[in-house]
Amino acid sequence: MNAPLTSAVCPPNCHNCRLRQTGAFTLVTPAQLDFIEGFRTGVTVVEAGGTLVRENQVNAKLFTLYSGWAFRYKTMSDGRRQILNFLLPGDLVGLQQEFGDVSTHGIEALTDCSLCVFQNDSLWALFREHPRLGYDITWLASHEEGHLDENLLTTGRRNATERVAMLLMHLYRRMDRIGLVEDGTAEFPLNQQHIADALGLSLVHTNKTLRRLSLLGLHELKNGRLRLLNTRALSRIAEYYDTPPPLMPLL
Amino acid sequence: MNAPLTSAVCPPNCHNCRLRQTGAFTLVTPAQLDFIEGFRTGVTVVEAGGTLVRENQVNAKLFTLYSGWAFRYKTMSDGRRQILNFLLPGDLVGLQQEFGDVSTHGIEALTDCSLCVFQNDSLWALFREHPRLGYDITWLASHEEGHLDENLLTTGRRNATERVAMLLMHLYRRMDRIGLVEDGTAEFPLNQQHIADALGLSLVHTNKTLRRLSLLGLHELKNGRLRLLNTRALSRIAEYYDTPPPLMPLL
DNA sequence: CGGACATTTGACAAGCTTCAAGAGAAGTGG
DNA sequence: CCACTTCTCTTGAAGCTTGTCAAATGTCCG
Repeated sequence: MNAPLTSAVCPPNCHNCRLRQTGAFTLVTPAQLDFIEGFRTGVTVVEAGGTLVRENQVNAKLFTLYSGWAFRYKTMSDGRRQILNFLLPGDLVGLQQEFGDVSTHGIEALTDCSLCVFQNDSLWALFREHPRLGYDITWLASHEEGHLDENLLTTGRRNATERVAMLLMHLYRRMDRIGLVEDGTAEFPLNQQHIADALGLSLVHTNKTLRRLSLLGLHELKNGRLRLLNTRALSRIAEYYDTPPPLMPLL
Repeated sequence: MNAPLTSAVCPPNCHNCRLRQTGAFTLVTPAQLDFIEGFRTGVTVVEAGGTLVRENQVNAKLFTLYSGWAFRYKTMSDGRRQILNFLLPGDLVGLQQEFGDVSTHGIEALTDCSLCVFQNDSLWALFREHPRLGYDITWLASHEEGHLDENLLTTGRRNATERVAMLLMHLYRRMDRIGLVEDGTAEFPLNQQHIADALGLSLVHTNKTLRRLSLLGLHELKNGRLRLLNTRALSRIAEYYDTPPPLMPLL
């Protein structure tokens, strides 16, 4: 019940959507908003630790994360897990399944989540009737691909210190962008195992690396909230200079 | 001049497109084909080693790779390079730039390439006038995201042997899918440095790992062509069971 | 033949993983 | 209210995978 927005449940009609009121998203016409509201079949709540999509699930839905954190992941048979990316409020999820690619990734709630679930099998109708929204969806897919590119550079070429610095910067900036930073701190519901699995590191080494950065005074992680104490140093270490994107589309 | 298709230059009109005749791509209506042809501004040829898109380039074009191989990559200031994915004939390239995200990845030709270049700034018109094509583009973006997910699992959690096995399987299958496998071999223009950079390994370790798999009789790499000698073993090692996708859209 | 470049090998160093175990925090039930 | 459990964080030590350095061999091409 900390962050006002994060713990909120999606309102019944999109005209009252609190996400849109943050000013972080592109404007839509009333007609588009009506369509979106009709396209939405309902609201679902998943509690922390719950499963939004199972690995190999066939009939997964398309939805937008309204509040809370989740993450996409893949696992191997011996239990190794790779977190592919983190999902924050406003993120559209489930495109891959929608196109018939059997979902080979799972999605798990990191905190209590509220979702706007959309109709199955009518994505094509959306493109046909509201090309603008189709365009926006493509924007989102393309933008997420940019995040994956960055993550790939991280796991492929950055060392442990650079990886951790990168992750802290990345998540903080994303939270900031959608107005979820308060008093210089952002909610940070990941535990060290999540961080390790996102960065391709072991739990122990992740701990030691986090510790080192913290002792160097670069960040502070306390009470489930993250504060960046030396943004310059962090971005230099990570070599991560993200151009803060303009307004994002929101479905 | 080996593979008949790979070295071919894109014909002046899309109705004679040899890619479409492979049967690997979804059918389009004559009207759509006309639009595509009008949307295309020209054909460009880039020779092996040349640059299709520079890192940080602002005005990069949208295009489809008609023939040849290329790869997307990112580099760090000290020269570390991560190859994000490989581009094969039929792949659409440049969506990220199109949406204003400054391109933070470069694209380089691995072999001589022939490209169909599309109009700048008219992607929105495409979505508006031919929603079906917009839908297809989103399919492509989503599909590519699936590849990136798999690569992320590779660099994050697979060991060297698994990584190499994964890459060989992945590229062979993609070539097979678009009809570029002949006599059980596929063109394979990567050198070991490319493989290393794609897998997040060092050159030396990549060499030793490749050597081991080859001595085990799992594959053969000769004259720039790849033959898989034990597909079962390779996919078991990599734990990579790709569901061969249906027809792909082609722009 | 000479030069540039890719591949191959060995030896050594290092970063990261694994193993093991203790400390702290938070929730549960008597 | 306190023992007990469980989970997360923390730390040390040892081992292994992978990276780095160096050099030889092979290959292609002018």
